[in-house]
Amino acid sequence: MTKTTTKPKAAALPLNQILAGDCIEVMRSLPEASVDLIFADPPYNLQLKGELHRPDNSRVDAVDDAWDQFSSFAAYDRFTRDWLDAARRLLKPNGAIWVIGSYHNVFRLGAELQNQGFWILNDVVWRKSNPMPNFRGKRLTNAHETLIWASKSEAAKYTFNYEALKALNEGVQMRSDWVLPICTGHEREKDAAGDKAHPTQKPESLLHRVIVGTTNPGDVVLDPFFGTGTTGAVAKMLGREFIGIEREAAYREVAERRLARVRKFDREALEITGSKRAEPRVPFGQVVERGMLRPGEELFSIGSRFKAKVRADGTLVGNDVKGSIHQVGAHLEGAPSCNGWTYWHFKREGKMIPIDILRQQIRAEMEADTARPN
Amino acid sequence: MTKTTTKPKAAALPLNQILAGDCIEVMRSLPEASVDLIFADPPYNLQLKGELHRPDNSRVDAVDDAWDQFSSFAAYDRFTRDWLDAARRLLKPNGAIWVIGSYHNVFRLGAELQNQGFWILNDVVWRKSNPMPNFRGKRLTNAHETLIWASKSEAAKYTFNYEALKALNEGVQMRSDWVLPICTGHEREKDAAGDKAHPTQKPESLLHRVIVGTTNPGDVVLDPFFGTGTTGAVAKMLGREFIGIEREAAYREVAERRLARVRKFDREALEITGSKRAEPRVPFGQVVERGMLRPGEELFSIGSRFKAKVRADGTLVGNDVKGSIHQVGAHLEGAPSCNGWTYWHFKREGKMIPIDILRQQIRAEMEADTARPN
DNA sequence: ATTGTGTCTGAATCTGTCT
DNA sequence: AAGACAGATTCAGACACAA
Repeated sequence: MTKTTTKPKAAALPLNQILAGDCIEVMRSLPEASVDLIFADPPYNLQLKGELHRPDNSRVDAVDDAWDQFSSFAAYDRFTRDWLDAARRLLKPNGAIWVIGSYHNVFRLGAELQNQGFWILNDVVWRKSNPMPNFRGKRLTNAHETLIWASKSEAAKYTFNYEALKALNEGVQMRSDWVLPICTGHEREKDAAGDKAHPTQKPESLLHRVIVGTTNPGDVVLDPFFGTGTTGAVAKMLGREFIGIEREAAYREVAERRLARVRKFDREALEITGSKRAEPRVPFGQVVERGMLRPGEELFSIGSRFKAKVRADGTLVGNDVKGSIHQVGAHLEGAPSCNGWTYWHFKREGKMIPIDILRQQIRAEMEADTARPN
Repeated sequence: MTKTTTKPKAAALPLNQILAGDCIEVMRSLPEASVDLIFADPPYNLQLKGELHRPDNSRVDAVDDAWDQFSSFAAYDRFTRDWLDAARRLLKPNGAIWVIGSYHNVFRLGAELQNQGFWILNDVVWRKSNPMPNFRGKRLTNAHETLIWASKSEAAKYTFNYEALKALNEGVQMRSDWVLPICTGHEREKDAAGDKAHPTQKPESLLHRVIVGTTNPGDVVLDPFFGTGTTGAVAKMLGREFIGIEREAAYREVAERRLARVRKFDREALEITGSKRAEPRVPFGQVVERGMLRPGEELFSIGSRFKAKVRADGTLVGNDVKGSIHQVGAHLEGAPSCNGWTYWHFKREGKMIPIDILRQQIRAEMEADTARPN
């Protein structure tokens, strides 16, 4: 039983660290299915092992030029395939990935995501409120970048904090276009000479929205192209664990300094608006058992178009239909489904009150019970 | 020298017609290097599973047409490769192409464009002001679609009417994100039963911006997925030649009827500005783009002493003067300046209405947009 | 005539849990 | 693995009609 295996030994998960080296090799050394979210801002097209560099200024003819383009795209596609494959291995079955790119590379990224079986959930447009103009007036101002959000598979139960994002958006659901300023001013990390430390540092507001919206506190967030560590900084603030991978020592140093400065927000600040789905399920039968409604009592639909009688087992009967509060409501309305809790009302002192009030009372009691240390 | 060739005989270019048949076959029968611009809205390959209901239990009328069904990514890629290849052959060396898609297909479109040697100039985001919400709260509201603008080759001298688009945008460079409403109301073509004639009809404002910005009057614009003929209708209004290809007889009939109604704008209205513009807040061009005023329509000064005509790029022409609503007003009055918004009026049912009314409408919409920090 | 209210609809990969 | 069933879930705009 102590037979050695050929499988490379998986290291323990190195949380809240910046790992040095090529991200593909490093990711292959980490334990599989251990990460909740990956955020990746890969290089656009250049700086890849020299293969992608164009001959400097040499005007090649059209045929050679097309061939050169093809070889460049092929090399970039190979690189994309390899790092995405290594990233995929690290994701938990219900994990998800965000990638960001511009028109130079994002179509190759998106196609390869689909080829590997990732399931695209949204493409998101980061609309820059202050983009660089097109100086020569030969094209449109390139005022946005594209993010792709994808789960590991079509069947994955990905994390999506719908209510939190809705709250961030003043009560209407968050759209796929996000207007955010680019990273400038004191948020922009500087090197020793006072110049920008990294050419493409992303704004923390962008990562904030990604991490609040698609992870839970305590989740592990990995960034294979860590740069100056925006992903790690925001993850730390928000009470998530991070893993960074970065090849360049200079960037790692900047990121280390930055992360040392970051403080986690208060626990209260990290609480977000939860979804109703997360609340404990209350069987309608409990309402009857507790005497909040008596068997034989009449319930009324919205608008009082229909009536039904409560039975002792927590089912309803009305118009020859018997079944759950949901089933009877759906049948009477001729609808595919119905939320009986909001559909049915009872009468007290001449007023119609939705039965959901009773469920809320029960839930409040349940909470009071569990809050008390026993 | 009269040897017969195996090459299929190239027909003459059939201008301002809707050609019936499969777009790949039809395109292969047309003479090569004969088209200035291609606008293509190919099937998106949506992969919808069951039915979807709104929270009020009404059913969403989804795109489930046979023409949108593909068995696999490989099949879709093959289709994309073939029609893009046929389209590429038709383009003049300095021609360009626009394609539009959603996250389901646009990454494959973009990658194949690059593979074939097209040179991407911009990706453009159409931000819908009124998208369908996400009814189940499981994802972000899918509030945009993506267009890709590419020239036939890196070396191509593509058409870009920088100043016209700048004028449409009230004097600042046109950006890569365009906020436009979806096609509804009277603009939406209906079938005999009064239902939408086509599930994915695009708004004319979108084509207006594409055609004004990247073609010249007299250019040939081809649409291989013609549908209800939005591309042809806008091309005709703007004094461009069009070629439509459509497989479905029902769509062709709708498009024929529609095109018969369309009138070309005046020649003056089609001239675009070649000079710099001024700055206020709501671009008058938006009034034109959105169809609130039509190019060629006459505006009247206070007291009706002067008249001027609206042009397609949101400038005016009157008494040999061309320029913004403010500039033309100032010139006619011999005044140092003029608020064109209150100076100019349009006629509706015999009444004179200041164009500022239209600005207020747009502002109301913009406020609805920006009131929410999304 | 104007304003307010209710209805309808739009390129959508739209549920979770227990048996 | 498939089926049963609870029950959660919507924004903007056009239009018809009422007050």
